[in-house]
Amino acid sequence: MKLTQAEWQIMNALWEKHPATARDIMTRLPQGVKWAYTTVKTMLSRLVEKEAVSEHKQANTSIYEPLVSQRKARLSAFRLLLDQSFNGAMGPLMHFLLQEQKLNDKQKKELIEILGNESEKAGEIK
Amino acid sequence: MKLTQAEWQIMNALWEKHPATARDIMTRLPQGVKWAYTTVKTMLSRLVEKEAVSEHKQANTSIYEPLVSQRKARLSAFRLLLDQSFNGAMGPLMHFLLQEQKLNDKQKKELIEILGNESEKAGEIK
DNA sequence: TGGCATCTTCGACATATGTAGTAGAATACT
DNA sequence: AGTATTCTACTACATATGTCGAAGATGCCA
Repeated sequence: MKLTQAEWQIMNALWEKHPATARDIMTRLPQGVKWAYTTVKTMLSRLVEKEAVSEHKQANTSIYEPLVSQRKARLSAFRLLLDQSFNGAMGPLMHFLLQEQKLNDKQKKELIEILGNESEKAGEIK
Repeated sequence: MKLTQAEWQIMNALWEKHPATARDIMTRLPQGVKWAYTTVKTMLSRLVEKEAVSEHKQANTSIYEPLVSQRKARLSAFRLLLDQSFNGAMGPLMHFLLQEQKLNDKQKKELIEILGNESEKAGEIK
């Protein structure tokens, strides 16, 4: 389930609060994103077609709900980035993150802690 | 500098070895990606237009080189993913990674080590 | 009940992306 | 030199994406 950038905007708004109407969603778009009502509707229709969102009518008005969880969506976006930009492996990404100082000290310490607790369970480098 | 998926394929091959001719690049594409020679050329032209790649002739044959570093490209791809799918913050991503067990034991330990060293250098570790 | 406010459904359109085929110029092989 | 190979420069085209506008159906308030 690959979402386009515009679709992510819609989904983000929908995950934030749902069920929701097209208008609800429109008002929850990031400030800066100023789409016409019909643009939102178009995106929603496409998402319904893709079965990423469900739609049901409540007296002439459509009520939408996510069918794809944010987790699933994030997983596929993440995997895509990994494959396309980091040789499909976590190693290069980790390296990159540290090199680029994407983590501040607090985050690093936090991460170390979480990692420490988790490191007994084996993971998967998919 | 946003690259499309197809463009990433080309760039990956180019970063791997450059300068390179279109044919060099073609042979370095991942097995599975079977593009016609002209497709590779088209992608290269577009990348040259975007100034992501430079081109110069050596007796009727074009020699290409990356103008955008892999690091820069990764940075913008990463930032895009973060903004679009993780509320633009590292926190949610870190959480996601741990939750999804994207790291195996070895990687976690490795990460802890690197983090440890980095943190000390930053003079922040408890 | 007459309208205005809202929705919905369709269609439209420009640009972006993925993928190639053609034809003619340059180069290389025999 | 003649021919086969390889390049380049263009053009083409289908699908994907981003953004609406128009017109008609419905709902709500004075």
